[in-house]
Amino acid sequence: MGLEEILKQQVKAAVKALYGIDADDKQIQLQKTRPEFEGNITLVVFPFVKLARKAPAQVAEEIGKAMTDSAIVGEPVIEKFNAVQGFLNMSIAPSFWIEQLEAIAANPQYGEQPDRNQLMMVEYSSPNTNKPLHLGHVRNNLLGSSIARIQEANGWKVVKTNIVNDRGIHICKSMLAWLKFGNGETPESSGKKGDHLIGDYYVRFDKEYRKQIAELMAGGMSEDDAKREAPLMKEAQAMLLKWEQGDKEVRELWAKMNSWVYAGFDETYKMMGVSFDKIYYESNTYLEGKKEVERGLQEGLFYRREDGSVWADLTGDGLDEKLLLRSDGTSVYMTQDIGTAKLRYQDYPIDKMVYVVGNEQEYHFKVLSLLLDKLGFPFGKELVHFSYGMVELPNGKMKSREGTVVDADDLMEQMIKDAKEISKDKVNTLPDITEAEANEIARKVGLGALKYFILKVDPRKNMLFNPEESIDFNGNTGPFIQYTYARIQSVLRKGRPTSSPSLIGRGVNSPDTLNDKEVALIQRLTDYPATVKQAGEEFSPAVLCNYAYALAQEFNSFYHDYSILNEADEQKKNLRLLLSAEVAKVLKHAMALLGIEMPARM
RNA sequence: GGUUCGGUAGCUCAGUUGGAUAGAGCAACAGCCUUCUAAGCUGUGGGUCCCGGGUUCGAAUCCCGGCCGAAUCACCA
Repeated sequence: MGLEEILKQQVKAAVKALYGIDADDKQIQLQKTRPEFEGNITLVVFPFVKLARKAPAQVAEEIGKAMTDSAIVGEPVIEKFNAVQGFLNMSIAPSFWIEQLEAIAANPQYGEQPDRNQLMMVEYSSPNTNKPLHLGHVRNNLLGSSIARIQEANGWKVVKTNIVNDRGIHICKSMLAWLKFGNGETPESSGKKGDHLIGDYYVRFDKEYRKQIAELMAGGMSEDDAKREAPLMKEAQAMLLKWEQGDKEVRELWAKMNSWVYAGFDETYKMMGVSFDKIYYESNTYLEGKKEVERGLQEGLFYRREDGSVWADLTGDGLDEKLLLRSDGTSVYMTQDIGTAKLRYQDYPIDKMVYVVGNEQEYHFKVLSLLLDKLGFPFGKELVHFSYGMVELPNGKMKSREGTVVDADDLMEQMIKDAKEISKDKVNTLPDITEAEANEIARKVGLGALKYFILKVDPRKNMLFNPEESIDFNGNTGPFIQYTYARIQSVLRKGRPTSSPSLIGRGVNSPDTLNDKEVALIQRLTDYPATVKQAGEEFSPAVLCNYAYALAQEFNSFYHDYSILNEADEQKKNLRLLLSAEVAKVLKHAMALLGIEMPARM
């Protein structure tokens, strides 16, 4: 049983004995004692003050006394206490802390919840195949894969899925521009990564398209009309129609260009360290979606306008009317998402479906949820849109078409380069290091810095990235935590406990056995399972970042103040070695949930 | 305009179901490597928690009203 549960029970017994109060869990507020006071855990006694009809300080004093009285609480876990106003600061007995540490050491899966035998599908990444991945996608991928790992640690079976947006008007734009301006360029001929090559033509399309709009407007046309009437746009739309009709040439071109993009994406995913269990392609799911829309039309759920387009009227649900099929019969984003959802539930016994998609699409998912529900799918109402915030640049949002993006490949490469550069400046550069190992460390550290930088901010909030300022390697960063880990590994290479963990605590239970920093570390370690749980419930990798940072910081402080290997007292030395090893274990586990690798040296 | 989300130190961000004098990092300044890795440790300065009301023993946190910012309301995805 964890410390909190034990304390809660004892508090219950205490207030029952003192005041006849049957306290519920909500009234028992335990928090970490602030450093300026003595103690480890603090009980807020205000909730009992009214019922006890006494002054807060007196109530705190009385509860404190009861908590140390074995006649009331059974075996007390607190050895002393002090009362400050309405706060009861309690000190836990060292023997209890040592038992906790031993229990942690004995559990290789420490922090993980038991299997709950339920399946969660997590959709993330979901790229368009008309451009390379940028920083916005990086946030999506890192959040998605981290959340998948976190939910696994919380006992879910997780299927990671990716719905590749491989068809649609945006792809046609790249294809068209390539046909018109490409001169047969291929990844081989140009040496460009496939996704980058295609992205260049997407940008090119937009450039030429704007030119045409400007010309038409100069000729006296309104902007809206010009956008519609521009020949390039008409050609792209015609191409999409041909694609849906299965035109051989268009399909072949499409397949070829997509294959270039996939090769490029695979490299990026690999470098980023993300993967999927099942990939869906919209080119395979949109027909299913169309079928469902047709069915809805027949059942009178949707309606057709004079021009042939199909709509859902959601005004009764407080939303607008939503297009489901264009007048030319081609499908839209929503159509495909309906089909994809249906197929997924056919393929897997999904208990919970989570879409990791930016908050700019909140409306879309509200509509999707409603539409699925109207179509009679029981999972419509259940879907979870994990809506995360945008990555903004100092001058606003990233726009692929306008070329104001931070490219994912470039960014990762730069981070690794920076990590390499920084390591060269270090005083303690590892003397016997090979070039290969140095590169491997730089990769872990560079990517660790990037991932932590992104994951440490609350996923729901927009975040700012300034390309002018390089991402830090000092302070509250991934490398800080990696460094702490590497230090511990270095110590452990030089010394191991000379007795088994279960024996370490024996006979060292005198009050001075544990110093403040050791207690703080053990206490922090005992928080870990609750932290993993919280990260899962809140879908927040940031919770784990904060935890890992606090743990690493406390370890560094301990490391600075106390010697481990040179400690003369064998018992204490063993205890510190064990404590260090457990800190390293938990740091590694937490960072693994974030997708951050730990170097054994750095 | 409707809806949703946000506003905390110069900058980037934490801040549990309301709890003690609001915290980190970066940047600035001052210290600490003959001792287990200085990507570290210690200290100093830095705040109208957007504004105004309300709820109560207690509000950055909850409620109401403003102000500011973002997203969205497409035959884009």
